Amino acid sequence: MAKKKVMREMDFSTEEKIKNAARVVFQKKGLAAARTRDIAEEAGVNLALLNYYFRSKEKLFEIIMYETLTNFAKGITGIFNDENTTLEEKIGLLVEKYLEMLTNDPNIPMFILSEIRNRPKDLLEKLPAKSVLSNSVAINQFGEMAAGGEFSEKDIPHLLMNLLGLTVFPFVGKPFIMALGGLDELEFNTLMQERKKMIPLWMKTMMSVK
Amino acid sequence: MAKKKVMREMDFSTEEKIKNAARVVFQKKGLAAARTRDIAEEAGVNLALLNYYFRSKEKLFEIIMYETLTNFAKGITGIFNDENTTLEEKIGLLVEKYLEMLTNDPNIPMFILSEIRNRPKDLLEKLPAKSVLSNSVAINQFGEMAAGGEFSEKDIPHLLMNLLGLTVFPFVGKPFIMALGGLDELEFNTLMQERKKMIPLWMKTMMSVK
DNA sequence: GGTAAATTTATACAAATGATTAAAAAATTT
DNA sequence: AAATTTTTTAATCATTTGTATAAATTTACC
Repeated sequence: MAKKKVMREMDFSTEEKIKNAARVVFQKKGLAAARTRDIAEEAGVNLALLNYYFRSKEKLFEIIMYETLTNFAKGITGIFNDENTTLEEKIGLLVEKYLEMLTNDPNIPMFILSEIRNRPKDLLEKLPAKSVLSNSVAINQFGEMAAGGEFSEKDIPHLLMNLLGLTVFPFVGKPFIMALGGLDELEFNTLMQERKKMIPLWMKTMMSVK
Repeated sequence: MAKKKVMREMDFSTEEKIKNAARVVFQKKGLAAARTRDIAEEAGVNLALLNYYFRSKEKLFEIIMYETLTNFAKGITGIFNDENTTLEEKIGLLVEKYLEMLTNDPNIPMFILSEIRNRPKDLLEKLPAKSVLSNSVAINQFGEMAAGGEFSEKDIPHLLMNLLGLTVFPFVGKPFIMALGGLDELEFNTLMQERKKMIPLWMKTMMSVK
C-alpha cells in the first residue's frame, strides 16, 4: 500500500498526479463518460496505478466528488453564518467569492449538478450544509427583513434561487451562452467580472418588489 | 427496413415506443450513461429492434437531441420575433410558456446543457436560432430601451442571461434545490408557478437599475 | 390459403473498459 | 551491499455494451 512519507522530491507524487488528473477528467466529462484510461493518460501514469492507489474508479470518483462538494460548500457556510455582516454584505461577499472561483474553475457547477442528476440519493446525503443552511444567520436575516415588510416570507426561497441562479447559471450554460452571444473566453470572463457588482444590485431591487 | 404504412392499430408502433423510451432514458441519464438495454427495457421491446429501426445508439440519440433542441428553440423564436408585442409582453409570454413546459418536462435543460458540455461543436452547430436570436425583434427592442436610457447597452447580455437563469436554472438544479429546501415535487412545482408572475416583475426592476 | 415481405426473437460476437496479476524496477532498511 | 519493501510495468482477464446474424414469427398481398 501507499505511504505518504515515501514521497521523493518529485513535483507531485504519483497519487497526487492521479487525483489531479481525475479531477480534471471527471469534472470535464462526468463519471459515466470518463474512462480510467483517460485519467491515466492525463496523469502520465500507468493504468494499473489507478487501482493500486485507489481501489476502483468509483472510489476515486467519490474522493474527487467529496472534495469538490466540500470545497464548494465551504464558502457558503462561512459567509452565511457570520454574525457581524449584514445580509447585503453577505450577498456581496458570496457573489464576489463564487464568481472568482467559478471563473477559474467553470466546470464545477455542471459537474456537481449532473452527477446529482444521476445519483441523487448518494450525493445529496453527503451534502454538507443541508440543515446548516436553513439555520444560518443569513436565513434569519432574510426572515427579519420579511417580518419588517420588505418582502413576503414566501419570497425567501425564490430570492435564494435567484441568487444561486444569477451567480451559477452562466457557468452551467457557458458553452451555450458563448455560442449564442458569439463570445470568446475573455469576453465571457469580463461579463462574469461585471456581475460581481451587478448581482448584488439586482438582488437588492428584487428584495424590494412587493 | 421499417415502413411507416405498416402500422397496425396498436397504441404505438414499435418505432414510436423505442423513440419515446429513448427520449426518457437519454433525457434522464445522458448519452454516456444510457444503455441500449435500458432503452429496450423501457420500451418493452427486444434489444435488437433498436438497431433494426435506428441504425445505432448514436443515430437514435441524434434524432432525440435534434427533436429536443428544435422543440425547445421553437418557443423562443416565435415569441421573440412577434412585431406586435412589447418587450415586456414578450418576457411575460416566454416565462409563462417555459415554466409550463419545464414543469412537465424538467429534465430538458440539464439534458441539453450536459450534452453540449460533452460535444460542444457537434451540438452548437445544429443550434437553431443562433443568428436568429441576435437579429430578433426582442433584441432590437432591448436596444431601443438602452438607447432610451433605461439601461446601458452593455447590460443587454446580462439581462438575457438573467432571464434565462431565473427561468431555467431552478430546473437544472432541481434535485439540489429540492433537497436543500426540503421540498417535495408539489411544493417545487408550486414555486415554479409563482415564478410565472414574479420573474417578469424582477426583470422589469432589473431593467431600471442604473 | 399460400407466398413473400416485414417484424421479432434468441443468440452470439467484437470492441471497450474496469480490474487483476505476476514480474520487473526502484526505493528503503538493515 | 544485501535484503526487504514499495512502486511500476506489461500483459491479461472478465464484464459490459453496442451491434450483427440467422432463425422464427407475424403480417401483407395475391
